[in-house]
Amino acid sequence: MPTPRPRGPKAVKMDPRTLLDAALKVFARDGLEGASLRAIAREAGCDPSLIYYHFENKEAMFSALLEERIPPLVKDLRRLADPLDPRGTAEKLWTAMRCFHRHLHDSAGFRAMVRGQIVRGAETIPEQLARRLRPAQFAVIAIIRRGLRRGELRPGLNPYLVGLFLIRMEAEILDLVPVFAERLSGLKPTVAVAAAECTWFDVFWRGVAAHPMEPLPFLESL
Amino acid sequence: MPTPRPRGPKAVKMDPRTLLDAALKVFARDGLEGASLRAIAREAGCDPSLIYYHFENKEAMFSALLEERIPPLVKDLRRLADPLDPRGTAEKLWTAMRCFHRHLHDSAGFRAMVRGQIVRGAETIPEQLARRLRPAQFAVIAIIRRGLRRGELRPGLNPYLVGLFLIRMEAEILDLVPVFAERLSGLKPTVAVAAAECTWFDVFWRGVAAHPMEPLPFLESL
DNA sequence: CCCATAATTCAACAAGCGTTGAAAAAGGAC
DNA sequence: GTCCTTTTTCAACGCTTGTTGAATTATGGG
Repeated sequence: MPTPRPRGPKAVKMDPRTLLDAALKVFARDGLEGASLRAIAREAGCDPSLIYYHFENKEAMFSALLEERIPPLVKDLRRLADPLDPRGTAEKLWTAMRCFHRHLHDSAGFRAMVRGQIVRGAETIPEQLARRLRPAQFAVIAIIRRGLRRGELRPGLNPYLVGLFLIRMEAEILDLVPVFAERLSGLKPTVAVAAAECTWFDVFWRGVAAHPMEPLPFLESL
Repeated sequence: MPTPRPRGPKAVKMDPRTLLDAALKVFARDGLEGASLRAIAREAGCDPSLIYYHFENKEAMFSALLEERIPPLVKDLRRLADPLDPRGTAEKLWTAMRCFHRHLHDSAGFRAMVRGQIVRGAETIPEQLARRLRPAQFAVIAIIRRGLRRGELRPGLNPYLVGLFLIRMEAEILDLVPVFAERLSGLKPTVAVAAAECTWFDVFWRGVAAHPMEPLPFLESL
């Protein structure tokens, strides 16, 4: 019984970015498995087939989403990894973690993609994502290598694994802590996430630093 | 063109456990999203509808799978958390981590469930799983609390978060390290996972221990 | 030997998905 | 005013999924 909607151009044309925004909203609300083209179209207030006017197919749409969201993250991390940036390794790694927070916290669906979850109609997205995220991974590893050279990190640590620990735990915190926060501690999700990140970085840094007892002045405000 | 198979009972009747084993095999090979009833039936060499003779529906089948796999894990962890077990906190936490390894390493699909991934026809499974895994979580937390009381862990640490760090990173290692192992290090997956676990526990323990420099004799064989 | 029951397959259903081709309407060009 | 292009919706297709009811056959009891 859906009353038919008039065809033809609307007063305000549909911008592809509006569709991407709708997709992100559905991602955040219903996760990756809820992000069907019909759901995205409903969120954007249009017909599913309109998506095919603006994008080649679902995969291309998701690709455009990656194109929109990943380069800023990579840019931030590259700047951080620049050897000319004089900050210490602890502060750089903390900032790298917060970078991931900034770029991933608003979309569980995005994190599910990062995790490699497969979606019908967008099967090659996990591979694409891994490829495009590699520069981000390399930037983190570069920071860690520099920390090893400068003697700020314990010798013998595998930079790849250290980077994996730092970043994947950040993603886990963003996924899990908001769910349990209110039940366990009565804290607001954002506060609980911030507290968990501080605890995690504290544990992480003591675990990898060559001199873990030296104070971390950049963390004092917390 | 599929030549019809004879109906009626076979020489060897189908055991529900055989179906569960087939489901686990599909989980390990194709992950959670590949585990359709048709795929499981194909693996077990029977018709999908036979599953409905032995289980009420897909959800009940997955439930039975949890019933089969979770209690042994919980039992192991409860024994470990028993205050009468005199081992130190470091060894207990290492053993707890290895418990999760033992019970989860063979099934990426199972880990995806633990992660809360949703599956059509088994929508309530993540909630069930979380509920049934809670005793495991509590056991780990109990170990950590004891460690805090005995002064083996740094005071002020949140036991819930510390447990989360230890266990979720183990799951991440099982998910990610095998994929990258051969490309990055040329190591066999099992060896790479073992090495990553050692590195992780080393970092973790230095991060949470009150006296991280004391040697860990139980780790010396590695 | 007959019959009830247990175990199995088959064919079909409805729902959801990504996708496509055609129809409709608005806006600008001439 | 007419026509062409752009933007939009609609209806349908083919596929996969969980699920069901009927048909079929082997087995064991009386």
